Amino acid sequence: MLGDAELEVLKVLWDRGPLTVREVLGVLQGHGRDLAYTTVLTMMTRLEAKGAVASNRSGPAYVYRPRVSRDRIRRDRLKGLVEQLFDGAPGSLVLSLMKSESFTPEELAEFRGLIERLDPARQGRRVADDADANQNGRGAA
Amino acid sequence: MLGDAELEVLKVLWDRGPLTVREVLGVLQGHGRDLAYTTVLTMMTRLEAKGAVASNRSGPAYVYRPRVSRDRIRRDRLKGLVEQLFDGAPGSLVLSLMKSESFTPEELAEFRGLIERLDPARQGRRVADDADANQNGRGAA
DNA sequence: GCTATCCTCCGACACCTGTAGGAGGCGACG
DNA sequence: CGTCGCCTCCTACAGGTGTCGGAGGATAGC
Repeated sequence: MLGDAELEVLKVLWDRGPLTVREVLGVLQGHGRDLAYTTVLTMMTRLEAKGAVASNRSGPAYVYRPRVSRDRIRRDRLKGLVEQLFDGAPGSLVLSLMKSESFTPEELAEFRGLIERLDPARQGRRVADDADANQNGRGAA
Repeated sequence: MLGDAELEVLKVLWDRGPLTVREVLGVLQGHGRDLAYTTVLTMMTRLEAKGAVASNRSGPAYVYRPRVSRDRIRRDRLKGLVEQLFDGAPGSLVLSLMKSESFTPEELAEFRGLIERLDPARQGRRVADDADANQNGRGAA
């Protein structure tokens, strides 16, 4: 649904909070991305049409803020990928990734911790459900 | 690079080996996908142009076979996702997935096995940060 | 030999996405 | 008051992808 460029803009908003078009443009240019002002404007307008960001006029220009969290997008993409390429089996994805990537000992330790926490056979404990909506959860409509 | 519909076709070829356009069409229709013959033909032609499949004439029609493996595509997509949304940190992706998905004990056991195999710090040495969780459930190769 | 089939090729078209230019509004400033 | 600068709106256009239809060649029956 969201294109690459749209996602770039959204990421800027996630990282730097509510911003105007010009500010987003500035950040993107700081990243070496050379775009016209109106291009960024178009992106942000489309993002708003898609419900991914919201805006309110504040002074001379509109200020945009995310309406979907980074976590939400991450999970959606992940889910899409799992369904599309891993037969709906998330484990398959994890295995594939683990087989092809090398992780730091710290990461592995973290996985281990997670597995312990997730495995009901290990302890009669419930799976810790997500702690969602960290930064910019939803807002009023 | 590959679109959704193109990937669907490629998946059929991965699953059922070399096939003609009509055969692929049949499989897709069996999956409830209703498409015109020429649509599938277009997909397969484009896949060939992209180097994702190869064909050779055999009798009346061309027979197509994959040129890229499912595993290759899986890894590419995974890598793209990691870079695009997880700051290039695959561990981040795994953590995100583990937090939002529930796995079977078998899968968790498999992860555990993989971790043991991947973690160099595990070989004869304790990990600093890992307090308990040492009830040996290994035996993985 | 004529026709029904099947196959491929070519072209088309709509929608989405990335990218942008020009028009027009509005406040600041000389 | 006229102009500059910034902002938004509308429009456009190219490339990619999904979806096909029709033309034209081989083939197998009738």
